[in-house]
Parts: sequence; C-alpha cells; structure tokens
Amino acid sequence: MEKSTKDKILDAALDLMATSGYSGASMRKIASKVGIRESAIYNHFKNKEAIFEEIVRKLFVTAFDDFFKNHPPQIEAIKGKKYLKEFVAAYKLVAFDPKHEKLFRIILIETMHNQKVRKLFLDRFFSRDIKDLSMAFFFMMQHSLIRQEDPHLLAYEFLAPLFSLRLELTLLRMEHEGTTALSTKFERHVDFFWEGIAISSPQA
Amino acid sequence: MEKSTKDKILDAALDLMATSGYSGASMRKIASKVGIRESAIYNHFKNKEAIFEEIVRKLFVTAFDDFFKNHPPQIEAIKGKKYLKEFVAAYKLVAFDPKHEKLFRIILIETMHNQKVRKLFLDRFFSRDIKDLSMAFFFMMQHSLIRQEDPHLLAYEFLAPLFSLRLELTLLRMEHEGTTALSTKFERHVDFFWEGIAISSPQA
DNA sequence: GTCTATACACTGATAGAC
DNA sequence: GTCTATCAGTGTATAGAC
Repeated sequence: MEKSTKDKILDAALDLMATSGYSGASMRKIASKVGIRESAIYNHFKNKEAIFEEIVRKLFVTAFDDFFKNHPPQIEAIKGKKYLKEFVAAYKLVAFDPKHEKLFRIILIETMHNQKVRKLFLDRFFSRDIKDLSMAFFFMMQHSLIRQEDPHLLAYEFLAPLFSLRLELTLLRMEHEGTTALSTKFERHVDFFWEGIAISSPQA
Repeated sequence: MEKSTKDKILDAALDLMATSGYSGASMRKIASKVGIRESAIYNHFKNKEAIFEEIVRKLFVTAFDDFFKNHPPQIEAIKGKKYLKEFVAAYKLVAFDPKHEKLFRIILIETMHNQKVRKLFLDRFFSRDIKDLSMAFFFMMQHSLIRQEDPHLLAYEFLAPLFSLRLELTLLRMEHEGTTALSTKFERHVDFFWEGIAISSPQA
C-alpha cells in the first residue's frame, strides 16, 4: 500500500517546516524530498500556503474535544478540582508531545501570516476550548463547589496561564533550553486557581 | 534637520512590515520608499533581519519599566488592588496604542523565526515583567493585603491572562473585527484575580 | 562614506509537451 | 501526473563612481 503523492508532499512539508521554518521549507526542497519536480506539486495543491493550511487542518486535532467527549462536564464536573487536574494532565500530554509541539510551532508561525489559520486559531483557543470548559464551571457552581462567578470568565482565567505555559515551553524548546522547571508549573496553576474559587466552608 | 538615511530605512521598513508582513516588506520596496537603491541599504544594515532586529530593539520599549519606575512597588504596593488597577490601566494603554500594536505584531512574527527577537521576547514577557510584578505582590503579602503565596506564581497568574487578551486583541485587529468587547475584560480580570487572593477579613 | 550598476542564486508560480 | 522551460521577484554581494 503505497502512500499517495499528496500525502508524501504533506509529510515532507511538515518535516521541513518543523526544522527549517516556513520559508526554509521551499517548494524545491519539498519536491526533491518527495522525488518529483516543483511544478508537479501544483497538481495537488494550489500553492505553498495551501499545503500548510492542509497540514494545520489535519493535525490541529481535537485534542481537547476528545477530553470533553471522554469527560463530559455534565457528569464529571462534580469532581471539582479533580476534574481540572485531569484536564491539565491531558493538556500537558499534548503540550509535551513532540508531534503536537511541532504543530504548535507551525500554527503560531502561520497564525501571524495566514488568515485561514488565524481564524482557526482564534476559534480554537479563544472560543471552543473556553466554551467547553465554562460548562464545567457552570456545573461546579450548581453543585456549590465554587463561588458564583461568570463561567466564561472562569474558563478564560483558567486557560490563559496554561496557554502561556505552552507558549513559553515552545519558545524554550526552540532555544534548546531545558523545560523541566516548567512542568510542575501546570499543577501549581491548578492549585492556585482552585484556592481562589473553591468554597471551603460548606454553605447552602 | 533632515532624517538620516538609516532612520528613513527603519521608518519605511516598519511601515511596510506592519501592513504587508515580514516577507511582504522586500528590500526593493523599502529602498524605493526611501528613494535609494536596494544595495545602498547594505551600507547601513548587514541584511534584512538586522533591520527588523533594530526596529524591535528600539521600539520594544520599556513600557512597563516606566510603570515600575513611576510606581515603585516598595512604596505603592500598599495600595493593593488599586495598584493592580493602575498597572492594568498602563497595560491597556500600551495594548490599544496603534504604534505598539504594530510593534507587537512584528514581535510575534519575528519571535517565531529570529533567535535574537525570541530571546528578547522570553526575557521581556517571561522574566522581567514577572520579576517586577512579583516584588509588588511580595510587599502586599508583607502588609497582609493578600494571602501567603509564591510571589512569582502570583505574578505569572496575573500577567498570563493580560498577555492572552493582548494576543487576542492583536489577532482580532488583523481580522478587522471589533475589539470593544475585549476592553472590559481587562478590568474584570483584576476584580476576579483580587477576589481570589485578597484577605477580606482582617487578620494578624 | 554613500550611492549606483550589475550580477548571482534562489524563491513561488505558470504554460505546454509527453 | 509529471516533466521541461521559463517567468518575475527575492535577498545578497561586489565593483566602482562621486
């Protein structure tokens, strides 16, 4: 079962892009890696950007959609802090996974100069994840696990430091610097966050 | 008093870069905007990257260094929440200022493919600002305004959502979408954050 | 020192033959 | 689908005029 030329192009492009950046991954290098001429690529993709849009679309996977599918807030949010811990564990798994790390780098680059990717980025990090998480906080409030607050705000406040950590992680990796010190920060964030919103003394 | 050619090059480059992105600002366009030949640019800058490094270095100003100079934590942190409000007001001023917005866009782009800018970025957003702010939190703790917590962690948790808002703001602007809804989120962040750490009932 | 002229290797992209 | 040939545009370099 031979891979299609189109898939070979995508693989080659992802590889080159991850190591040499967007502009470092020239059409000629991609073509030579696949074993065809540059112009042949244009039979499969409109242009260079189209290649990376497809990479992003294919790999910008539903890492957290999966989490919410397997941990539906309506049922599991009752776990309170434990639920957040599980979310962060899933988040860390993605953040530290080499393949997703590559992708995250590409997304960040492309976000700044490709409108379609930018829209994906905005929708993903500033809408969908927040919407899913805010539902969990809503249920926690209903069960008096946390104090009354706008669920949307809570989700934003919970996710922003995680995103920040992931960004820092990516940049440090690009510098080939250590990231072990970062690892514990994820859990410390949950502890701090929960401390600020939890209802410690039971009340009606 | 005529501007030097070097400054003209920097101005032209910043302008082109802000509207057409890094690769859209070609050496030929920059040169023609200044009124010289491409090759003349190389009398003033080693290469294209050197131009943008200089732009970033010059404009990546000490917007928040200024704040801490005018609002020394050792003296003013006693104001507690009011101090944070003032910081966020300064932060918003920078975030919504057109010139700094341009710069922020360039920095984000360059961070992903220029090591020097990346180092600047890491130092600025993940070290210096946090270090300065953590001192303020340290003093608030000493005055029993907030609960005991790692000042560094507090600074991180306080800054991350602000950075996140600024990023979202920048991306929305690139989409020519409205940002008025974002504006109030800055203040809501301070309210939420303070609620989570403040010592409400006075205690020794 | 500052500019012009010219050249080079490389880029993304297209047209047309097989 | 893939090729060859070719295009304009890019960053960069150097030699030489003023």
